[in-house]
Amino acid sequence: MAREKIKIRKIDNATARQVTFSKRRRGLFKKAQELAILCDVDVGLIIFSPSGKLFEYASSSMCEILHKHGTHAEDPLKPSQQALDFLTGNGPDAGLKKEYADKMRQLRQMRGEDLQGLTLEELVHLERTIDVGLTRVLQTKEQQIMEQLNRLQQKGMQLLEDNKKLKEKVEGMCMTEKQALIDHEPVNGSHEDGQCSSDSVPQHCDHTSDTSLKLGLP
Amino acid sequence: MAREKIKIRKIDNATARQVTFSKRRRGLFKKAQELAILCDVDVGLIIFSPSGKLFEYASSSMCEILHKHGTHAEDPLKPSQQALDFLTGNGPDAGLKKEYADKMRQLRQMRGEDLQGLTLEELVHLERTIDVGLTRVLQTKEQQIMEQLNRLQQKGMQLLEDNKKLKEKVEGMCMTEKQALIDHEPVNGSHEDGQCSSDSVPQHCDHTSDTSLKLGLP
DNA sequence: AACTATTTATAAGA
DNA sequence: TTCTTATAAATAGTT
Repeated sequence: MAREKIKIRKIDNATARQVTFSKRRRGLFKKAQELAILCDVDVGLIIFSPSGKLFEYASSSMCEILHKHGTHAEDPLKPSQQALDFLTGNGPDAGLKKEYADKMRQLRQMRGEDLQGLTLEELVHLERTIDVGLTRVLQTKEQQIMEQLNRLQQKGMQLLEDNKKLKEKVEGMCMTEKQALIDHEPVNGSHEDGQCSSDSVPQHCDHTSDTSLKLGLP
Repeated sequence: MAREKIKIRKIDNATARQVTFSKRRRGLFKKAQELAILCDVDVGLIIFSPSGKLFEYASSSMCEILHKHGTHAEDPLKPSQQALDFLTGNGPDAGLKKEYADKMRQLRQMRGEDLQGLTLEELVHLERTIDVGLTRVLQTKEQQIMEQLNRLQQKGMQLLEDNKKLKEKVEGMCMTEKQALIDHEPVNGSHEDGQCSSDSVPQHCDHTSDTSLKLGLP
């Protein structure tokens, strides 16, 4: 928004990206604060840099805002303006509208909303349906966790093997060097134990391995 | 920042404040998204209007950001950046279909179907959503049960009272009958204790009450 | 970090 | 709410 217009996509140059981050972060914080003051609203802003550093602004206290957010009924079900137009519009297909509305109601009810009109029987049925769904989700989650664990275990085995080979390689190099020293200085004497100790295990030497040990847990 | 410079303090006029809130909120969201994309950072923005309405933006998922904030010493996970790319608009018709299909998928997934394509992260989020829904259903069910219990209790009280009145009435009738007998047979004698004992409580005599004792339990 | 040519955001009005 | 427009603010590239 200055000398030249830029496209909104990740800035390639790391330095430029860092500079822009610093500048825009300040701007964003300022805007957030202005909004909070001008309009008398509660604003919370959280930014995590790729390095994991946290920047945050809160008009009141972040704790309070997060709590309010936690207790607030999350509404990702809010239909788009388009869907609202569709529902309120006078399209010829009333059946589709009804079906859509019905599905929306089911979805909301599974999320625990719009329950007041239900009978006890309907609530019990809904509970069973949700329970079944939750069980399946838990099973699938557990399955995925097991898969990730297995993958990690295999990666770990691979790393161990790599380590072993590297260790042998280094040992071999030590032997060669030792031999070279012996060849170069063929005088027999107390030349035991060179700079290379076979007991020192080289660790974290393999930077070519792109093994990811991250478990995608929240 | 336009026609006139304004001081950053609460806007007195409620209408103007609402308008400014709407405008600046959009601006702030846009800036937040730009920062997230340009600098490849995770951004979460939460706004509570005075009426308690929630507005939020998250470059990845609010759940993830809040969790990272809560455990602010974690390894930065790979952020699924393309989650909220609402700037890349679709065709109007295609968008609606996409939304509908998306809602259907959500519904199926809450019922434990179509889970195979989900990441572990998505599964965890789904689990939380379902869990919240289940909790609410259980709360509502319990509330209804309590209401039914209360109603039954009141009906029971009513019945007890009815019973008492009936008992008194019957007693009165007994007295009247007794008196009638005395009147009819004015001879003084051992006519203590007639067929009517005040100790026998008439139970289940009121068939006019439509009290339903059924509890809609499975 | 400071500078400045531009772009962007937006206050007020319609 | 949306559009317009004059003006304030933000900021990309440069120093």
